Amino acid sequence: MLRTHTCGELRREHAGVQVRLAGWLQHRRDFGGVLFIVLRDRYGEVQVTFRPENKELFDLAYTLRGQDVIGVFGTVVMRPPDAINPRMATGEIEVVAEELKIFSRSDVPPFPVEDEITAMEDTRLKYRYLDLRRPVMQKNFIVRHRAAMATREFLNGENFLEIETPYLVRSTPEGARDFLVPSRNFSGKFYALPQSPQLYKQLFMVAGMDRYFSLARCFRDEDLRADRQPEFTQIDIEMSFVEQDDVIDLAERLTAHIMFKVVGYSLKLPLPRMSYDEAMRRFGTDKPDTRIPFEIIDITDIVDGCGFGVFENAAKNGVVRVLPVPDIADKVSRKKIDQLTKLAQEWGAKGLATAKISENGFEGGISKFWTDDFKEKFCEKLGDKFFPNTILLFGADKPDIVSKVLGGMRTMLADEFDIINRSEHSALFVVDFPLFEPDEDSERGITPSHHPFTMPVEDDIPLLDENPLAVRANAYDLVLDGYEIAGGSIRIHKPELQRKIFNLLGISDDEAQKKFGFLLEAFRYGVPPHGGIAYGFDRLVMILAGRKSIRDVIAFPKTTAGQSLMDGAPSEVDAEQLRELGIKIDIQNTDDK
RNA sequence: GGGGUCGUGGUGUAGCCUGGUAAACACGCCGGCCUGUCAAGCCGGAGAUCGCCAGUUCAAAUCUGGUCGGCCCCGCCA
Repeated sequence: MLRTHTCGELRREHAGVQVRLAGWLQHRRDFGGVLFIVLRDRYGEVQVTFRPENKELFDLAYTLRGQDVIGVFGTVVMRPPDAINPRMATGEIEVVAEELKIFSRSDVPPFPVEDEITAMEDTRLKYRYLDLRRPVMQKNFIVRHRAAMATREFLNGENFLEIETPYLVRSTPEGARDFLVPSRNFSGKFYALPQSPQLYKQLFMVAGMDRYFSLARCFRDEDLRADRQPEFTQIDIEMSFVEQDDVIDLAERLTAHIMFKVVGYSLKLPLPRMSYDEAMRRFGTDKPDTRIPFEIIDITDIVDGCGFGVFENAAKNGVVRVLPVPDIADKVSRKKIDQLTKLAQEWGAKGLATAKISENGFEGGISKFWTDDFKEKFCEKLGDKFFPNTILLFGADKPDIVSKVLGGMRTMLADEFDIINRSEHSALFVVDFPLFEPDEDSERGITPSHHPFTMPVEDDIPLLDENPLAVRANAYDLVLDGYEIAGGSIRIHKPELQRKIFNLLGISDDEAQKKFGFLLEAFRYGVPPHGGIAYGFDRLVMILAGRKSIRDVIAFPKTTAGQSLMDGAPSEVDAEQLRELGIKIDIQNTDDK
């Protein structure tokens, strides 16, 4: 046996016990006559003392260096009262070494293997195994593991079957860009890695599995962000014989279960539900963080005759809205306003009108143009939001641009001035999404907001022909702390309706047959009403672990350019591999662009 | 595809605007001293042609252009 105890578990009651420990050497403190080392494993740290009486042992211990992997046999003893370390869980005791085995030596690591670290992220990614050796990182993966276990535990208790879906699937050109995998047996043909198991889980419903889930890896070849990786994990769920409320109810309880089991947080159920329209109007986003204590106010109806031409013009074809940001007017410099203005322009606005509220009322910025009448109405509109030291940011444009700018400012400023209470969580469902959204690139000018199998809201079906953009979807997103952590829908199970949706999207029967024929054919053999939801598992874990980047909860993540700095993927392959696949590289094509 | 930002011993930074001396500091590393430290302490030492390429110049870490890479954002992500 190489160890009898772990490093973190020894306490005063172990005094007198002989133990075998194994782990990494974390610190070495050399006093010439006595040598202390701190031995560390996943469970904690403990001090091991080497005394000079046994010269052979002492001399061997003397050669130890940081991150060497060793085994120690020794006796647990109480430390002298004045040498107790209250900051250490095992600080009351130490292990006096009697035998030492050096399992392996370590080179000097490129950065210290400890929580407080200054190394830049590319260095950490290159030596990911050392990064993962740090206790803070290990904590993230403990959270991840517990979240996965809580998911399985809950869904198992709800009668779900965990079934795996294939990773080599048929490419479907809709949605995100596929990662392709060439076929050797069928030269010139390709598998794709799944963007999600969507179609397969629907087929499980046709198969009568009734309730399915899996922790499925998904792959999307799109550009990355702090919360987006090319491969990520979903908690994928599908249920038969359900309506929207059934899925939402299940998802609420699942989310609450995970949060309680992983971080002990009690989520109040049922969660609030908010329509997409309301979310966009009040928060400028379909994933609002309701912990931010200020929101967007529409003032389109009062700007007529306000004295500021830009508002009056914008109100004719668009909207005028204001974001009052309290308590920061004294902290926002002229330069900062300029930065915000530039940002607003990047986000599509023509500019950013501002003003502030001081002890004397409206002040600065565009307030000088306003009529007294408007000031009065505006003041009334602001209600209890009218108090000094507030910055007012205005958007006057088409609704989507105003939402984007003011919604973006809201989250950005809340983050920058640290006005979010991070001990709380904000969870809600956003519902009544539009079924379609405008899309200039597509044939009919519309594209599905979710995916083409989403059921329209029953009452809106008659609108499909006359005003498709007004049709609401039977779809829902779960938003946690401003992140979309799950999304789902009730699916279409009636072939006629499905055909109609395809037609609206400009997908011909022929095309539909070619792309999704296997699904449509399956639906001819008895398909139950069904629907489901899929969680972005990594994002959920990121939030529960209190991290800002999804990379911190993925063991071996890619950089924002999609490279793995540790193993060097993607890489070139042998000519022989390509020959076998019937593939020729034509790099000139990509160079030309 | 676009915008921003960063790149200097093993690690993190300073120096760069205003070109010119041994490129400075902290941590780490190596050696010495030290029998109760806990991020031990003290003394000494090694280690960087400043991401890469080209240009300007008598002279480039410093100025210019390009390029590579990290991070953040927009587009994109049914």
